Amino acid sequence: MQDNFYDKVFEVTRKIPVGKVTSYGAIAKFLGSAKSARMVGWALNKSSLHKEYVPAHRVVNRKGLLTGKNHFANQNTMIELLESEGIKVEDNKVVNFQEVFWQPE
DNA sequence: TTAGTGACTGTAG
DNA sequence: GCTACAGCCACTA
Repeated sequence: MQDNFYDKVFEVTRKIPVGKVTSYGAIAKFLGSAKSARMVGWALNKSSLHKEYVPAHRVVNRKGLLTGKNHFANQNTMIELLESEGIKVEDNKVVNFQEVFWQPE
């Protein structure tokens, strides 16, 4: 297990400001595009096993769709967390996605 | 080892 | 705008 990749994904995810979201591809690209966006999603899937809390709900696909909500214990939790942070969610997707989009730097 | 799968994305029609 | 296909790499059985 190479925690290096996962650790980076978790680190970037934790750096996402409140009220902002990002995409799997953005993270993958930030890590050097050495890995595919699917690996980012896979890493986040393992985020529950991570020792520290990872706001995986702030990571969505490029369309702003909450594709990962199905992997949460309660699918409604992801929406509530986003809305509590000021992100509008409608029909399992982020409203004004481009405005709240945040890219790692 | 090989094959199947996945929280994705870009390109083509 | 949407649908379909291919590429992507790590993990599990």
